[in-house]
Amino acid sequence: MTDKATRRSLRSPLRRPRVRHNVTAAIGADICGGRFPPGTVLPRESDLCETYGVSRTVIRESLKVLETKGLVRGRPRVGTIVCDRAEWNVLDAQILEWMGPDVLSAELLGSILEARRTVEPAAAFLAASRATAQEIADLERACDDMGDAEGDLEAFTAADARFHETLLKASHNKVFHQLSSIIHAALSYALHASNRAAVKRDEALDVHRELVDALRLRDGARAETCSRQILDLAARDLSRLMGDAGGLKTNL
Amino acid sequence: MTDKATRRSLRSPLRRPRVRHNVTAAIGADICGGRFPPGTVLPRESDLCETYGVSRTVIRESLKVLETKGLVRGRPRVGTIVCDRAEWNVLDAQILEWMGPDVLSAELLGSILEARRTVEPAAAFLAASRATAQEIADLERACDDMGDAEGDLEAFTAADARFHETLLKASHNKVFHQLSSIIHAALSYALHASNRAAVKRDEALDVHRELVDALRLRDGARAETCSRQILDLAARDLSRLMGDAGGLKTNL
DNA sequence: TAGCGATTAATTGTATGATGATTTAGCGTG
DNA sequence: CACGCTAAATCATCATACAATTAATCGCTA
Repeated sequence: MTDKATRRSLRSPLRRPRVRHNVTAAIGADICGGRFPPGTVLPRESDLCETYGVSRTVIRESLKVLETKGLVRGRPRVGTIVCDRAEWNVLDAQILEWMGPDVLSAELLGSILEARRTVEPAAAFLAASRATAQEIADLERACDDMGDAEGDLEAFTAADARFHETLLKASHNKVFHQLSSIIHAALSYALHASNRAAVKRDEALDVHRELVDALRLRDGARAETCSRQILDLAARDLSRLMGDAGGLKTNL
Repeated sequence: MTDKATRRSLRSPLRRPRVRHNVTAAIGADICGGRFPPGTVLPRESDLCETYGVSRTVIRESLKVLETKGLVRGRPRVGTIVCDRAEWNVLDAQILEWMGPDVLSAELLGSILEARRTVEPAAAFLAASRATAQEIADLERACDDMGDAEGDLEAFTAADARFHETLLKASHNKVFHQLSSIIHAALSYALHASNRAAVKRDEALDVHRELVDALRLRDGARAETCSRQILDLAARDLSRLMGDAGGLKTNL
């Protein structure tokens, strides 16, 4: 008893034994990674129990979670079927994470970039008239962190993500705010793929700072323009990274 | 025991297998409807079992579903806490449905309208170069149904929703396509609230048809303009319905 | 009495097995 | 060959028990 608890608390890197969470992630990653292509029915629940070494309770709850994400669809007697990719909730942060940089299709990346070029300038415009002082301070801090990151590409990307997430939040539009997840995905892809391609971050950082200035002056038009510039740079980097395969439409 | 089962099978307007689905909807509606305000911990699972007359398995699976939607957050020993509204996934169709026209806050409606005015014109522009013949035909059919609906406001709204959903789909942008849910919410609210306010539907229908024409001619700019006009009309109706309370920003 | 550490108790998390419900598949019959 | 029926496989739900986690309580010490 006591020693058991003691042992657990000692080996505590897994101090949160969230079994279900891990199983959900495992199955989700298996699906998003292509090991269970759309249309296939995945093994029956009792088999999944053995595969992942957990009880049926956990398997079921995990499948229900995946079902709400649009990944699978369960029907009595026939099993749980992997839905078509079109039905996946690609706005879900976890799904994007499970897909990972290797699986993110060029089509989806293009969609994300297009969406960002549509939404972020509008959000920047709105933020100019609605951002709180705290939010502007957060944005500035993100810029500082981006500058301090210098060599650390990961830290730079994290700060960059925080910047864009805060910007969407500062628009005080609940719908825009929900789109933060796709920015994480886009940036994590860029981070993964651009390890050796030293993109010009200084230039981007300057525009970020200019955007914050515009917000401080409540200059919506200028903030909007800055946002467009940032995304132009992102688009350039992305198309370079992908070798302009996939025929990315850079119009709009 | 046995009588319980008998009672269940007898009272079976719910003879469809979806017990869990109903429980999920019930709890979700209770939360979205304000009966469990954010911050409160809802009853413990065993109590919920009695309340809804189902087993703990069903309760748990329902709670896990609600958790993935960002409505609640469960922690061991303490219970499941209702998350702040900011964490709710307001892009989820079911949540919007559970909130219902009466609970949809002016803020959220404003956010949705803003988002539509940002996204839909862009989607229309893209659709002009990407829509398939089938999608254009679907759009035209939706227009016809809107015309045929004449008096039936519900049918008109359904066709209208189909139009805008198809338009987003025709943009062939996966992110935009996922935003269909918010359109349903916006239109269902308008449907609910505008029972007596006879909005001018003919005018809107003409613009819808013009948009389809623009798509057929691959005229992106014109399609974009039409989309803006449609949303201007929608914004006018909405602000009239809400008596311009909430201070809807109609800029942008 | 105030502060603090260990114990306890209550609730969620997981496991197990059984039963009912539903759909697919196979079979038999006209 | 078509059609309906039986039957088996699998999910859906239930019931129960145990483990893990943490808030709350009790008791000890200064």
